Amino acid sequence: MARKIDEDKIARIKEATMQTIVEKGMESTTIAMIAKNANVSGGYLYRIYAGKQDLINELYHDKVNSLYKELESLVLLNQTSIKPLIKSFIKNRITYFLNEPNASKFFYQLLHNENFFASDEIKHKSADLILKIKNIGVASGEISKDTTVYQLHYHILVYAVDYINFTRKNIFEEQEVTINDVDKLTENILNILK
Amino acid sequence: MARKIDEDKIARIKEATMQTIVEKGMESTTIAMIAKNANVSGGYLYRIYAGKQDLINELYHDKVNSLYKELESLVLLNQTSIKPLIKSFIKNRITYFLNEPNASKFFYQLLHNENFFASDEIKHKSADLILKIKNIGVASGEISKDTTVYQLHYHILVYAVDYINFTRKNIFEEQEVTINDVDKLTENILNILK
DNA sequence: TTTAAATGAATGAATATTTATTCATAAATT
DNA sequence: AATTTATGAATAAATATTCATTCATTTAAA
Repeated sequence: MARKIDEDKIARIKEATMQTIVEKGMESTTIAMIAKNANVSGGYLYRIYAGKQDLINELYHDKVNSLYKELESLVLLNQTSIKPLIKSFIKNRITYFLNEPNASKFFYQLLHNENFFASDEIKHKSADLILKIKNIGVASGEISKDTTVYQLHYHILVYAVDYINFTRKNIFEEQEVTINDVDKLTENILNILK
Repeated sequence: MARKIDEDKIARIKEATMQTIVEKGMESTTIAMIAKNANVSGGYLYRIYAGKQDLINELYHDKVNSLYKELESLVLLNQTSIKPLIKSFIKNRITYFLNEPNASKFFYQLLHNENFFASDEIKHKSADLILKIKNIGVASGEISKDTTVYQLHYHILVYAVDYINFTRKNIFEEQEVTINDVDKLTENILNILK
């Protein structure tokens, strides 16, 4: 046996990647910067990831998967009304943003980047979940049956994430988003889908 | 006199820049790609722009400026109600998206990119416009006086642009956005701000 | 209980590759 | 012919990736 893998290094690389990309932007982020911020040698990354793209991809897909898992369990828990489902989902997004701003903004940036797209598996899952939510909402009278899948997809999965994270170009100095926004955002979505 | 500048070349460079970035993403777009797609020599760009960043910057700021000019004149035209103002603004965004998808998506991508941010001048203009709109809306009863500037800014300037352009990861094959969405989007915004 | 050999982790300087930028030259226009 | 536009191969600069080497830990023979 030889020495053990320092698991903390991997965690540090992940955190440094997200932080650097959020601070400097994708284009300006280099492997050298990430390694430096993670306090890890330049070549270490390549022991774990095939390269820069691979590293970012994995972080992104991890997050996408966990998001869908979360939504899946929320659907299972709320079979008669979409309001608690949406409210919980938004509450989690705001909590995540407040607790892990780098991870939250990292995901938000990739969501709007051409180079990162969902796998076919995720697309299927997503379509499936959206339809399940639609059925629940239509049955309970919370969603108009004319609401399109695109409208549903955007307003359930994207709208709140966008609203919460759109702070970079902030014109006003105040703290923009707090946990108090959960109710208002939930109400907005329910109004739109009605 | 010597030969004339081929103005068309500059237009081609602009179009190729937007198209390439929309298709390949910022990180993967190179000067060589842009020049090739524009049918222009590699070095030609540098006769007009100081470099890649300068080129992209100029395109972005042109668009931001024209957007604010448009909104400014809409505010002047609608001093008693915000509904027609918002409706016109959204109609223009959808028309733009349908007629010039590359330009529309290019702008949308930069809007969500850390490396591009509004100048102080634009920030001031923006703050000023948002407050003017708020005053009109509060006076007419269309906007609750509790609505924050952040809410106003996001829902007037970002929400519709995002909704319209969020098509890349499309799960369903259909054409997502059409001119028929103007009314629904307007109604959504007015409901949220009320 | 030492000691040393084996193993895999980790490093970072060297290399390869990619990509922006320059500039000597050619082409077009007056 | 004079002048400016335009080219694209050459160059410079930046950055990703490799890999020979070092280091830490474990195992087991002496």
